Amino acid sequence: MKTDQASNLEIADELHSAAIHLLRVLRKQDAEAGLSAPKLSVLSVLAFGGTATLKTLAAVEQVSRPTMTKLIQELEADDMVKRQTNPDDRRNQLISITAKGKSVFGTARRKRLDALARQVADLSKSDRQAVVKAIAPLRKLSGRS
Amino acid sequence: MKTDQASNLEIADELHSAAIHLLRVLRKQDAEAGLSAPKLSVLSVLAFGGTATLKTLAAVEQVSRPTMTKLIQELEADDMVKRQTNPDDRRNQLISITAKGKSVFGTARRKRLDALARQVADLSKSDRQAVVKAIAPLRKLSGRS
DNA sequence: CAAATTAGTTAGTTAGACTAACTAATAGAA
DNA sequence: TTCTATTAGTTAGTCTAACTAACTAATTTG
Repeated sequence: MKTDQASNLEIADELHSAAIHLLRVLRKQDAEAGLSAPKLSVLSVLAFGGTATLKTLAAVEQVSRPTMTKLIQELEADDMVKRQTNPDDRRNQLISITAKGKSVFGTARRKRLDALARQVADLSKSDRQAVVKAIAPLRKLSGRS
Repeated sequence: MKTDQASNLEIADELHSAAIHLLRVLRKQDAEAGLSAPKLSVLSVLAFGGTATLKTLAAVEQVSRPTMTKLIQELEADDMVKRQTNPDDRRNQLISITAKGKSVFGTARRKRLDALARQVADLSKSDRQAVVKAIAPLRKLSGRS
C-alpha cells in the first residue's frame, strides 16, 4: 500500500469524518446521560488519574484554562469534584473527584456509551478486531501516548 | 480476546475519547482553515454527492433542520452554496455547491487536515495499517455504511 | 526587593447545537 | 372540492463550550 502524502490526507479525511459523526451519535445520548462529553472526559481523567491541577487538566483535555475553569466550577457546583489549595504553592488548585462524582461518572458514562457499545457488539469479529488494533495508534494521533 | 459487553464498553470508551481528542486537535487549525468542521462536512457531502435538500443534509449530518438551515444560510452568504426551489415541490430547497465553494472546500480541507495527515505520516507502518483497516468499521459505527 | 512569571478567574464574544412555534406548500380524505 | 394533516423550511430563543484579553494573587528570579 502507498503511504505517501496523498493517502495520509485521505486517511486524515476519513478519521476526521469518523470523529465528527461518532460524536454526533453520542451527543444524542447526552440529555439522558446527564453529563456532557467534556465533563465526562474531565471526570474520567480524575477518576483514573487522581488529583490534578486546573492547568494540567486543561493541557490533558487540550482546552484553554478559562474553559477548564468554567467546567470545574460547574462540576464543583454539582458536588462532582472538590478542590483544595496546594499548601506548597497557593496558586495551585488541587482538583479531585468526589464520591458523588465517581458514582455519577460510572452511570453516566455507561449510559452515554451504551448505544455505541451496542453498535460495537454488532460488528463482525474481524471488524471489532480492526477497531481494537487501531485504538493505540489513534491515541498517538492526538498526542496522548 | 473477550468480546463481551464489558469489553465492548471499553472499546466504546476509547473511541469516544479518541473522537473528542482528535477533534480538539483539528479545531486548532480552524482559524486559519477558514471553514469550520460542520461547514466543511456539509460542503463535502455536496461536493461528492451533488445537489441535496436541506432535510437530507440534516439527516446525513445528523443534526436538526434548524441547525442545517443556519449552516446553509451562512454558507450561502459566503457564496459557497446556492439554492433553488424545486419546481416540482416548492417546499424543497435544492442546495448545491458553487464553484467558489468547491475551491474553498479543496484548500480549506487540505489545510485543516494537514496537521492530522502529518501525524498520520509519523505513525509506524503497522500503526498506519491498523488505522486504515479500522476505517470501514468506524463508518459502520456511525451508521454511514 | 522589584520585575517577571505562573495559576487561575472574570468578562465578553462566538459557533453550533437544541426545542417550540411559526409559515408555506402539498397530499389525502370526507 | 375543500378542509385537515403532513412535510419542508424558517424564526426565535436558549444553552454549552470554546476562544481571547485583561485581570488578581502567588511565587520566582535577577
